[in-house]
Amino acid sequence: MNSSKTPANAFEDGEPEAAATEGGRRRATINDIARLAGVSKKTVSRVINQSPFVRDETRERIEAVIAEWGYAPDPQARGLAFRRSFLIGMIYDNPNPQYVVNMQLGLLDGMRGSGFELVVHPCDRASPTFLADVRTFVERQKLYGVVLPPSVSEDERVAKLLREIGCNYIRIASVELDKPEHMIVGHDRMGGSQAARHILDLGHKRIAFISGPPSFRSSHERRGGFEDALTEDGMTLDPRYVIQGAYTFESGTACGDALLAMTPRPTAIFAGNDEMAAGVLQSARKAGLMVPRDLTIVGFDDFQIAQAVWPPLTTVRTPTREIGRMAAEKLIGDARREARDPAGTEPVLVVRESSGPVPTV
Amino acid sequence: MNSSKTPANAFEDGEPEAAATEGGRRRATINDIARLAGVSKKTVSRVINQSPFVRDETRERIEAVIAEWGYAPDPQARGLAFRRSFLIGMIYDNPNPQYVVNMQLGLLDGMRGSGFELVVHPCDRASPTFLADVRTFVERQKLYGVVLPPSVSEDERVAKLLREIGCNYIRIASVELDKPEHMIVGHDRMGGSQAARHILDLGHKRIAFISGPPSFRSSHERRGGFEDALTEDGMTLDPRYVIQGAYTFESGTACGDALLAMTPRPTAIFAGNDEMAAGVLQSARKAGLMVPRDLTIVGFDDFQIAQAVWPPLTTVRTPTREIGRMAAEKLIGDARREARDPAGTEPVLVVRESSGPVPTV
DNA sequence: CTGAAAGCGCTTACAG
DNA sequence: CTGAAAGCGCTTACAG
Repeated sequence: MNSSKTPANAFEDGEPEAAATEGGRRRATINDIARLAGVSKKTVSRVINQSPFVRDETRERIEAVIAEWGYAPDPQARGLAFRRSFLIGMIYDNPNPQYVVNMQLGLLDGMRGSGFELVVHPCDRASPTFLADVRTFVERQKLYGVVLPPSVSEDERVAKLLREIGCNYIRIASVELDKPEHMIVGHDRMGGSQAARHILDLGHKRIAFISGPPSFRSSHERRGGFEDALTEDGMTLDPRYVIQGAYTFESGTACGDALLAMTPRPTAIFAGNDEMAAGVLQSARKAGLMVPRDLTIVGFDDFQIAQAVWPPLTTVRTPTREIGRMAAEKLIGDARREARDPAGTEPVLVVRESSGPVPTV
Repeated sequence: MNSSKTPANAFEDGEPEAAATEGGRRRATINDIARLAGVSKKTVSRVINQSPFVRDETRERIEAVIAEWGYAPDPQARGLAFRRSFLIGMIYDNPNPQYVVNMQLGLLDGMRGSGFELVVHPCDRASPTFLADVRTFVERQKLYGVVLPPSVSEDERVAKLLREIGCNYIRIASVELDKPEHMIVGHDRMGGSQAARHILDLGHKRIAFISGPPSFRSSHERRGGFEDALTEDGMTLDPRYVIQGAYTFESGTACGDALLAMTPRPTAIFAGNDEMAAGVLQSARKAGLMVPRDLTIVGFDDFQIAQAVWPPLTTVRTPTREIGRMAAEKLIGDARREARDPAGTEPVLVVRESSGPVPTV
């Protein structure tokens, strides 16, 4: 029902309509620039759109007038003519506020100075109107493109829909789900290996893994990377020590309780994200265990919670903001910037106080 | 430099231009509806804008056609004619991700079904181009209105600018800074009193207060409310026990260290927000104090961190999302909805495990 | 109560 | 290399 409504009456009970001219002279339009430069508006348009078919001298003259007047084309008018707006949508269902904010900041980084703006669109993939809502959002706003973080990025129905309605999109995921031009691939697998390497170097043998929900690809990748490193050392993950969480604090506590009740209990636990690792910390406390003396805990993400708990968590930092920046740059096709920071998206292990040598007992 | 750039070349290296028609028939326009209903487009426009000057029969006929075709007016075209877009801007500098996300969700709640969309705009008030950036953002996008959470809401320069360029705005703050139609006022003062009441009921006498930064009005209001309650009991806040933090975890630790080094040391500490309260928890641990046995700690906000630390924090929950919803509704003038939930914005004390009776020592 | 004309600020064909 | 005409999908005067 919400998709058919429109902002009615929005302008009926009018404020004083001084808006347009108040605070100085009217903003210049393409017509003003054309007149001032002594050319047609079409030629100004060519300059705006960087057409090569303008004589250098003409271009310079126009650019001078544009600069002098601080002219900037109206994105609304331009969009109407282009049949496409200058808005980028972020469609997401990730429940972690820090992830969401970091991603938004990254997208904004990549859009800075481009004239595009970011429209946010949280959603619920389980809603019966989910796909229709996405379609309405994209079509109504004539979005220039959308960025899809996990787990929306992993929904093939969304990608298919976007292709059908001809909307540009970038999927952020831990595996190559689509053609390269539609993907930014994170290094969850590598991060998992880094966590395992750290735990192995500490000498641990009884190592447990708490996975995220199976519906997130990152759950599998983080585990995969973790197992890769074990394999390198000729070890394998004991299935009894593998347990499924849900990327939430509460699930971390529950999984921690289960793991710590086992005999022999693991000496190290790698949780698929910091929230769950913080939950395990609670379990350890309840079980009367000292961390890291009796138990090593390693998280993933390095969100704020990792530093707020006690002891602060050893974890793997993921460059969410950087990934967002790359996604935006890829979407708006700023090749110049895409070139820089080629390797800025690799995770890095952050060693704090929740990990230590294997208990000598 | 970023304010003069425009999305150039955006459409030059063209994707196959099938977008507009693919996936079914072309979207209906006002002309289609007019033709189908046998009226002029102006009359359709009247229906869209809920003008009273349409005969009922005509209106019904048009509405039927609109419904049949799932027609929705193009916000871009409408905006161009209106000289104003259907975009709401959120301009903010609050560093707390949970606050930002909750506020965004609240604004979206209030906008749902209205046809408006939310454009996010984090900013830095200390930047030399801050005001120019805000102006460019608002004017370029012809924003319908903006919502300003603290501390941007407390910047008179911003309000003045917005007034000058004729942009609607809502300021969210803990005191009435502006005309009522521009304000949503939170109840930080009441929340402060609730925290104090709880601490007093527990029997504490040596009570400390860690304030937020003085540049935030909420710092003063939370303290004011706190003192109000003390006064009710014939007590006053000992100036030695008042210390200034910065709303950050680190500042909480620093202030906690200072407070716990005093003799006699306070038996209860009220921190201006949860981050700082979590920091105090760290100090207490370092000082070898048990919470709440040796020390009561109360926070403010009830963000996730309050539950992730040990022991979980007693705190005052602020209805950020609700406040956001009200701000959006006020901005787009949805009186029907403004009416509901009149008292939904009051803070509520959440008692957890970080507060207890005064030590019997 | 209803409509024909002009316009919002741009761009797309189409000419030259 | 440059421009006059028409159009994007709406609304605002202005008539009737």
